[in-house]
Amino acid sequence: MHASTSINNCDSCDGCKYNCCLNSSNCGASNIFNGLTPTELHSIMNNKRQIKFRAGETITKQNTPLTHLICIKSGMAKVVSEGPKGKNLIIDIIKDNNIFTGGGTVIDDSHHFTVAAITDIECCFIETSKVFTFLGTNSAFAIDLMKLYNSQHIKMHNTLINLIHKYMPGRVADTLLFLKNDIYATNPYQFVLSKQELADMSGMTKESFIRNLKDFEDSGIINHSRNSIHILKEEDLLEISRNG
Amino acid sequence: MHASTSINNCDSCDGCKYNCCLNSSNCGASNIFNGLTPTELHSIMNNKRQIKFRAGETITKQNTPLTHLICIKSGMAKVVSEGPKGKNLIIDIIKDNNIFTGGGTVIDDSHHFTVAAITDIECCFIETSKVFTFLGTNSAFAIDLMKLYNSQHIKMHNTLINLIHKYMPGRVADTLLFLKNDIYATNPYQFVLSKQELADMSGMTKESFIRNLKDFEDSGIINHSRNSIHILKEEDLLEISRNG
DNA sequence: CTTTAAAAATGGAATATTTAATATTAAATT
DNA sequence: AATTTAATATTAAATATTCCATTTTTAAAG
Repeated sequence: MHASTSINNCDSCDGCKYNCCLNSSNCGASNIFNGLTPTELHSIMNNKRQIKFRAGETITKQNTPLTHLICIKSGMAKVVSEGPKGKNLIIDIIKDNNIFTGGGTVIDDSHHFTVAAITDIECCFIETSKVFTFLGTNSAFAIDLMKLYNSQHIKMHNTLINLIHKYMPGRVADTLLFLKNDIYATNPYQFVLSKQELADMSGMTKESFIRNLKDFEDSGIINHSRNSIHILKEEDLLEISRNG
Repeated sequence: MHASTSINNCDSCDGCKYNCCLNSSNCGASNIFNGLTPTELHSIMNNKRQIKFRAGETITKQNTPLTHLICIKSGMAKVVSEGPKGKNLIIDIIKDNNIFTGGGTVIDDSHHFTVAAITDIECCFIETSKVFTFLGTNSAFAIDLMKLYNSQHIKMHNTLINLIHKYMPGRVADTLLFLKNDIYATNPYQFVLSKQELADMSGMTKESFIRNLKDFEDSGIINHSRNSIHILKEEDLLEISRNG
């Protein structure tokens, strides 16, 4: 990672030392603070708040005013769309070194999702108004921010499209592959999410999720225990994902 | 509309005369070309291509390279997500004075949707590379473009979320209300879309859509004929939309 | 080591939605 | 007006998914 060398942060002030924001690279986009001048960077870093959450706590609540970007230093959180009748849909999982913008930042200043801690979380809150200050004067920064927004939206958009187009087996396959490829990067992997949460990621009830998991197990495609999954036939799982 | 007076277009060159782009206001965001200098504006206006499509023609195809923004001067088009097994989902309807960005403009340069003409269409194609030229030097323009992206993404995002969270009656109600409020702005309204297309907007088969329409008719909530719909009890329809 | 509570797993009934087959209507053509 | 075609409408059966009740397992607490 050359992020820490290419960014003009110092080691002397608190803001820069708590440097989760500076190590973040989101969805392939480069760190959005790269394009800031040292003065601008310090202005943001010294203004941010460092906050810890316990597993289970709500970090931001859907439909509340959006005033801060969230940068996760450690831990894992879920991005949830709360439906009208208490039905929750997990649209994304965010981890350390991830800046989350919350949805309608530049449009309606409102959180379109609830973000909740899955594990204990260390994160910092960065004022959006502070960030926007530099948009007008620093176009490199504006472009980077635009890319961050765009990549987050596209990622969630693809998730939603898959949920709509596919039947249950395809959606379960997607969830299992997402955890393996994007979250844990190992196989087998141990997960900290409940089966209810895996079901919420797959857009179905926990009973349906468990049944599909059992079917995969019976077909020899996976092994699974309470909190671990081993993908045995990845090609088959990919095929199920493709066929919906 | 004061858009035409506040923008530095001239009446002498072809580009400016074909001024669909200059009259566009997208999702409440102001016209993105407002912030351009006269020189920048002419550079874009003289470079764009004016193209006509017949009803039914494909304007842009999903997964092809994204090289142009599309600005619609007249007519109506559907924004379609093509599913793996030929299942189409209409995510948005775009009309005259609308600039459509196609999805992953600044990230992967790829069309995430197919756009197809519902009626005959007059539109212009604006090179994205040309547009991006001014991002680095004109931050007001960059901010406006960011707002345009953001508003389009949020709009489609909300559509997808509703499709996922609601049962069929709620989805049909949403489609009927969307057409009344956002597309035709009258009640009753005559529509040019086929029942298949209305079903594709509602995320269900045409048979299911028609059955739900009939149920609404039987309950006295609407009247409908082949190509017109009259919403009789809007409160009831809103209630159905809310309850999913 | 037992008790308790929460999460996970199971199975069947109820509901939602699609599929397929057919009938009807409206528009277009001869 | 008769013929053809495509869109629309209808119905019953098949499938997908949820809901509800129950059992089993696991983790936590006494």
